Amino acid sequence: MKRIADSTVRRLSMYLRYLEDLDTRGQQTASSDELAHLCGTTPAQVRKDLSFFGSFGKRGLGYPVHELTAHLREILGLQREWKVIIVGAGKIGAALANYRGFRQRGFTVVGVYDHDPAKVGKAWGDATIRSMDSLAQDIQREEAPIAVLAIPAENAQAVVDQIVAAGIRAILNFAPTQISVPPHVSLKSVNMAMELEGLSFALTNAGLLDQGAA
Amino acid sequence: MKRIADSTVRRLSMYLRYLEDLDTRGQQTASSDELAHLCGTTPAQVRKDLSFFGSFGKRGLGYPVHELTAHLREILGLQREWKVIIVGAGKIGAALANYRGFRQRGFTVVGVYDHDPAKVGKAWGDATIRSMDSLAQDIQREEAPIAVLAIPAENAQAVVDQIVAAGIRAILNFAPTQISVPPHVSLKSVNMAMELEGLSFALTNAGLLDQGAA
DNA sequence: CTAGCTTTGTGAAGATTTTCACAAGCACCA
DNA sequence: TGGTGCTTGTGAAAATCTTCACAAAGCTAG
Repeated sequence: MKRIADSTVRRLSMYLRYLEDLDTRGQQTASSDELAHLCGTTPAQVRKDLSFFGSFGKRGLGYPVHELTAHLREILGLQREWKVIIVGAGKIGAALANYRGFRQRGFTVVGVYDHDPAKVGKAWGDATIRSMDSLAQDIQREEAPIAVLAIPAENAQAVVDQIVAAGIRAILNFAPTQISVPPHVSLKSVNMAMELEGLSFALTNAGLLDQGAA
Repeated sequence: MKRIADSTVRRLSMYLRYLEDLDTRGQQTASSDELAHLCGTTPAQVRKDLSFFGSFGKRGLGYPVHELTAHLREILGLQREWKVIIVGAGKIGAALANYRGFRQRGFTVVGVYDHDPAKVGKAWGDATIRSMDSLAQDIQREEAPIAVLAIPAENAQAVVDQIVAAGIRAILNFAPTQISVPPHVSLKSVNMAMELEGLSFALTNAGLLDQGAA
């Protein structure tokens, strides 16, 4: 099987979101053109993306919304529940622990962990904050495959090494630093400062042609 | 001037982060090889990225750390202060308002806004939560060019239209929905559920070759 | 001053991703 | 049953991004 590009997976995820909307509203079929318009891409792109995984559409008609939704869920591995642990009970950790979008998609937070003894034991939504000491065994006991890292950059790599050793298989990293993992562990990083810097660049370089800011 | 790829800008941002570290530690020069290693890319990529903007290095020696740091700051438009407003005083808004990384990089939060009358007036870090009604005039008075959107998907496009009309020039969107802006406004979206789904996909498709999870 | 070692800057090659364009397939209608 | 209109699926072309490979340039030592 050919390798699937990261950008493709991202778009599949977006298609799924909008297909679910259409499905809820009872729409039977959707054309690549309609999906493309909703998702801000092109019809050809939609068709190419989907065609990696099979022929889901009917020519002349479009794609069956409900059926394609199910197919995409399966492709993305969302037909099951994923157990997730959150490491770091700061503001970002709080936002993530409460995020409805996760649960809606089948991601269940089974534990929140923090270094700080003052926070350990406090209830937080459904979960109670636990000590980092129990992190490794909890990963193994719960068989949680995914960890979300919401801790400062300094400790990040050390914590990663720890949870990788405990058997974690995927990490979503919010710490603003490069971290490295063995090849069998998947890693995605989100860096908010970096995103803002991208905007700063865009503003600065449009500004040269446009009107210089004060 | 040739168009700069988004991925290039992202890497520049990363180079800057690590160069600052090196600079703090007093290191004089850094080779493309060293930078690449720190940032998880290749030496050729580093050189190519930098060469878009000029010749900053010395052959046989590498790049002068302090000088290149300054160049990158200028390229990214970080030599000035950027005023930022945050729309949405939920958990995500809270995390962003408190995020040190923003201020460190020259992004100053000049206002936090929320729809909910119960929240309006409360102090939040340095800022006080204000009503959405004052949003438009505040953008104009403060000349804040950047908005961070941390609100539910439903209202997102409406709020965007509002702040675009008020003269915002860049938006960092955390609402899990596609939004559209006129061409003179820059837009970046961060979607945490989508990132997790990317991990789910990776796990699912590695799992077929590896050992299926329970 | 020259030889030797190192590292940049960059055209060209290679790889990947997106767009184009059109034949093939399906539904509907008369 | 055959014609018409629409939309998919997909090779091929175009565009974009990354890697390669090497000449040019600087530094050090003798």
